[in-house]
Amino acid sequence: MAIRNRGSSRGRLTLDAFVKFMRAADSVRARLEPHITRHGVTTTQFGVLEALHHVGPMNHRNLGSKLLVSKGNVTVVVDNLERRGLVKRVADAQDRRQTIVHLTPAGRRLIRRMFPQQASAIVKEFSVLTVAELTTLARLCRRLGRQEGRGGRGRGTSRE
Amino acid sequence: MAIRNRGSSRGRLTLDAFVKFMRAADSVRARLEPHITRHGVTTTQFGVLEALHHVGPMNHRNLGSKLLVSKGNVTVVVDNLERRGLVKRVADAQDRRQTIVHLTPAGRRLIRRMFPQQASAIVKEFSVLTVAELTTLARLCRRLGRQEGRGGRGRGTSRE
DNA sequence: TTGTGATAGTTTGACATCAAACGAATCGCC
DNA sequence: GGCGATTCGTTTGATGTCAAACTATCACAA
Repeated sequence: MAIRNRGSSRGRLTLDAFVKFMRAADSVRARLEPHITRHGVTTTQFGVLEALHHVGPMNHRNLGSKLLVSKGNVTVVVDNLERRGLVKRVADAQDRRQTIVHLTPAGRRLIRRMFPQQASAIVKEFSVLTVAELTTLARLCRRLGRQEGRGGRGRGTSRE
Repeated sequence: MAIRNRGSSRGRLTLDAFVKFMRAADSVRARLEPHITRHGVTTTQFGVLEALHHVGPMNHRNLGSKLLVSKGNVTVVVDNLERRGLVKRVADAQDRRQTIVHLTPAGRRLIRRMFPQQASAIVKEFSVLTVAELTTLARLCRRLGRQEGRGGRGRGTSRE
């Protein structure tokens, strides 16, 4: 409670904005999730499929930095996708430390079907904001996210 | 890519805002996390301690709705906190289905020490925004979060 | 050539998380 | 009072998540 009052108005406004910000993010994520899971894949798995679809085959390291997750995590998620037959691992002949992850035909079909649905769900989710508000939100979030100094965007959260 | 262009400008703005919004939330969360974990508790455990500190002893159900997590999850988190001696379960004599979770003295000491630090870390995190911007952000997030229609705030994401 | 250091991926152990199934207790209503 | 419906918490099984330890491979230098 000492802190509650410290910084007076600014402090109170900040904590209020923080709570609403985090709640909104969780809330939007939660409402979007069913659009993904009803296809039988998790949100993270969808992220992998989408990255492979839009960027092309890549190794675990790149996948991890796209999704901002650790490499150990990538192993697990790719395992699960491979077991479902949606991606396949291909050993790299040049550098045998590397494994390149590819979409299978089934994986490609799935992501092609899912992506448009997900995009339109997002548009619908944000339809409560005007164009001006969308722009403002993006600008403020960019500032909040970039924040160098500690754990900026660059290193992707020290995931590694 | 079909979708990329659909809805033209509005669609592009929306997807851009969406990505920045989600990234910013993840980023802020990730930068705040070390302030919590260095005390030897996880973010969720901190949430439980904070709720118990500010609201008082409560049962699993209320804890779950405060934190927006499922009741099965509450069981696990309270288990871990109890094992660390930070909370204790007390059987409710009136309604023997219920278990009331209380802070132990150690738990109370810990949350009293952590909370101010966390609050000031949040203030620092948001110091890149002006007061007017904080207010705007809070307003937009409230609209985004409230979103009735599907999975509003009321049910806490169907966690149950 | 060898060996030292960096890099890629996997494994391990701990925690979080959900949905669904389950057992115990309570409530509603006749 | 008694029985079906509901509520509470736990358990189970699957997934995600991290950090740290480990294995294999590569790069480069002495």
